[in-house]
Amino acid sequence: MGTTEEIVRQMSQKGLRITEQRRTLVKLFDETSGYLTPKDVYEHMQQLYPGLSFDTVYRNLRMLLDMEVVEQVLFEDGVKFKLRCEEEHHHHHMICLQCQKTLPIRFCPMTGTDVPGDFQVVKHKFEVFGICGDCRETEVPGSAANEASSAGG
Amino acid sequence: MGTTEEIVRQMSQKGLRITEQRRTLVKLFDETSGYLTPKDVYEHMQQLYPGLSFDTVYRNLRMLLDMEVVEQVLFEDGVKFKLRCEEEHHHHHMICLQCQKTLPIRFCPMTGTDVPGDFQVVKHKFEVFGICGDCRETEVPGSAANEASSAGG
DNA sequence: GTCCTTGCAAATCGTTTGCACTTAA
DNA sequence: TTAAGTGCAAACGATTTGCAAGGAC
Repeated sequence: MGTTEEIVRQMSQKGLRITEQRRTLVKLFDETSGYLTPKDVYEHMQQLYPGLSFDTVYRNLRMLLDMEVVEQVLFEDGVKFKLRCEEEHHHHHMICLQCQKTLPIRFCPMTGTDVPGDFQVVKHKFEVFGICGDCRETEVPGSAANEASSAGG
Repeated sequence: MGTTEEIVRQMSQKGLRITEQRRTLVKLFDETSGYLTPKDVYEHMQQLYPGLSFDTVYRNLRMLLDMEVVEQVLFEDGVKFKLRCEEEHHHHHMICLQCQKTLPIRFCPMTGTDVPGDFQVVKHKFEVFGICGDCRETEVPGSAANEASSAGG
């Protein structure tokens, strides 16, 4: 998407040092449309940096999280990360259970929800899980339903 | 609520044995309106059964989960359990960040969501987090906002 | 040269397992 | 009696920490 360099610049400005690993990590997120587990990240990076250790991955993920470059989502099978949406306006997501790609949902359910006057809303979560068009084309019948039961609620 | 005995009967029917601990565990959930972490459960039970071990708590929680007596929810600060809603009809929840009590939301956002034709919806999640009326009354100003940022998204 | 970043090893946290002992039915 | 439940200790996977060496600026 080309935001890699912009993010790297941001890091620089914060006084953080730009190592090759960090640049690669940012690029990885920049080029990935879906969610990545720390393990995914580790496995990808390890091919390029054989000496890589897991704690460095965790440290850098946390750094990107603190910088609000990536966002963290809890799935039933673990924590996952993806680049933060550039889209400014408040929105929600449809998440593909197969490739974990996300599609924006502009509709916000809070408009239609009847909240009791004495309940002070702090935040809300609305997520739709399913199989995206691309994945349905290449799908092996039956496999999707199985996957589905082990991911997000 | 008085469902304790009914659940115990169910367990009996499945061939499970009714130990004092299990009865107490069921009663604990029956009497709790909010969510409980395994640690919460352990700490409560340990007062009555000093020799209690954590693995027994986990084993019995899983048993109640398998029996569909309790449901499990992932929060940012860990897994939590509560008695399953008796309400049959599909619904969602408003969850108090302070006492973790839940209020039902009958409105389902899926009716208003525009799903692309090629996206096959498998499941969805809609949760509202905030401070309930009871907690707002006894609230120390400022503390609620802090709590909020560390729980569900 | 300074201070941040890394890898390593070890610690920690939440959860699960194997095993021998106990107990509900 | 006997299969299921328990506590204990140990294993486990995910994540975090302290520390000394390496690297960005």
